Amino acid sequence: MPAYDNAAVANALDDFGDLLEIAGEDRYRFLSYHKAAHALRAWDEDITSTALAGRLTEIPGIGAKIAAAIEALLRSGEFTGMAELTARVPASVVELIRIPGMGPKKAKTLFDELAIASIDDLEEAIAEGRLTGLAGFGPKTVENIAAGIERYRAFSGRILLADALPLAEKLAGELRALPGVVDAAYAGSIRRMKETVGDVDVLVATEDASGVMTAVRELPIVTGIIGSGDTKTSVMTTSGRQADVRVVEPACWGAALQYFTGSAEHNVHLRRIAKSRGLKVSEYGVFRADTGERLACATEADVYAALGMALMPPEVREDTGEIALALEGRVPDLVTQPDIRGDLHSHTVATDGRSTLEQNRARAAELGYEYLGCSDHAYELRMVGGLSQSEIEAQWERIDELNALDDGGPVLLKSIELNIDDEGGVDYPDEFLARFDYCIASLHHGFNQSREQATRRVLLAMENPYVDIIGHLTGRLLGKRDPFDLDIEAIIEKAAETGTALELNAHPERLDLNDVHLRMARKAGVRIAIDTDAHEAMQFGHMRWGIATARRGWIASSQVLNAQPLDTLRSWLKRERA
DNA sequence: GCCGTTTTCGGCCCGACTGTTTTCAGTCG
Repeated sequence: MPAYDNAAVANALDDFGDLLEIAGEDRYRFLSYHKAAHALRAWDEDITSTALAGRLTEIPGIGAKIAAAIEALLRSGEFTGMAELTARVPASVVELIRIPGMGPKKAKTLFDELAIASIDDLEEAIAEGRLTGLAGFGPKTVENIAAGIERYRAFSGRILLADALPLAEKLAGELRALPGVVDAAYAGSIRRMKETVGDVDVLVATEDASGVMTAVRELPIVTGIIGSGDTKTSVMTTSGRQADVRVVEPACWGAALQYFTGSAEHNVHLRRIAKSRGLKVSEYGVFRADTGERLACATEADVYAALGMALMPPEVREDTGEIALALEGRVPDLVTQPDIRGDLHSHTVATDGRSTLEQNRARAAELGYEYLGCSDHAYELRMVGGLSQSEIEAQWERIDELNALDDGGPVLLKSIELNIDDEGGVDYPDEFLARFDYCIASLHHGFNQSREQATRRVLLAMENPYVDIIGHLTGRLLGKRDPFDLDIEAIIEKAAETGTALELNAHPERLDLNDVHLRMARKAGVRIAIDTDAHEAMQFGHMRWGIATARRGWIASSQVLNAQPLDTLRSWLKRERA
């Protein structure tokens, strides 16, 4: 059976939906495929397990027909109806609608009239002037499409949250300083703390909409205008990213902030519920549908209250169950930065770190940490100078000296980042492992191994009574390296069974476990260590991204290893329990 | 194609901006 994970099946559903739309099929038919894709991305169980158990239709938005199509895909790699559909519209046409400004209608016209089936085809046709005279393709539209292709080619990748957030803060700051501006804030996926973001959304409260729109177009960081109207301006910035700026009346800041924070799916769900109650929701507030009377708009809490819901944190607004909870007046209990009592994964100059043990300790003290795990690389990672047993013993001597200081600093914990070999073994014999306070074990090689092989390595490592935490499980580097192909569900099950914690690596390129995996771990009761894996003292600040991702995964502090006092933390370790 | 505290049939979220077929369709978020 070909290995399809939830994301791969969801992508297939989205592509199929896009093709249906281009083929001119009924709007609600193709929307249902996108809806199913969204639900699947949030489904906290492996799709293959769900399918084998015959429970696909338990996923909201998946009925008999889509369930059958998914089963066929899992069984044979062939999506039901795909062959017929691609006979009408080649699959490659889907890439046309990825160009900003191009939608399904234009793509269909281009294919029907000029047999254009790819971006390369389109570029060639524009260069040869073959779009001239085509209905709906005036000179301005052709110009915009050409510019859209360039933008798509140059900036199709999303950027890391850690890179986007400073841009959003800078933009909001510049807007806040404009005359007549009451407030400005970033919204969208940045406010929801998604690991990567496509563009930057900033909201401005002002009575002088046109004045602000003019000022936005003239900001120093703006390099080009994509569109600009009475209340909305889209610009390209010096960083090469698109920014959308919306102006709203100060009195209705809450409704606008709620609306532009999204997610789109969250908002659609809200509006559906509103409609069923005779209400209407938009960026201008909550209204009675019959009289048009405005019921709420000043704050986000007012908006949700008017819909009978509790205010929920932006990180969970993804339509993955938070709305049902909010209707009961509840919100998920989420870990916060002040809950964090220490960091369990850090490196020093002894291996590939750039700060000393003392510098790390000083930074951890500034952060008010109770403890700090010193976990340099183990012997087998030779290329970064993995430590021999005697080198580790030397580090322990220094740790003992620092721990003897009576300066209110954090307790340094003796740890190590072990390498999981091809047989699931680690770098040192058990009797040496027993002398650490705790051990982390990570995959560092074999990225091309099969799912079975790589999964087996992790499962075996978790059975080691001295392995307390699995580090950066999938090994992904966002935008740079694909994750290991792993059976995450089996690993989470084994983690629960063996009492092994899983790391949420807070490095902005890793954020691994991701939000979906965290939801699975939460359900299974697996403990999570939110670690920065700092390679220099300044990187302890990465904890922020780890907390944000944990919150997106609905993780409470009660499930987080390093949100516990030291004695509780110790009692959670395998070696203590044995 | 999915779904049910109005419904097993008839619905399915809302508004801004752009270009053009010049009164509105297409695209976007």
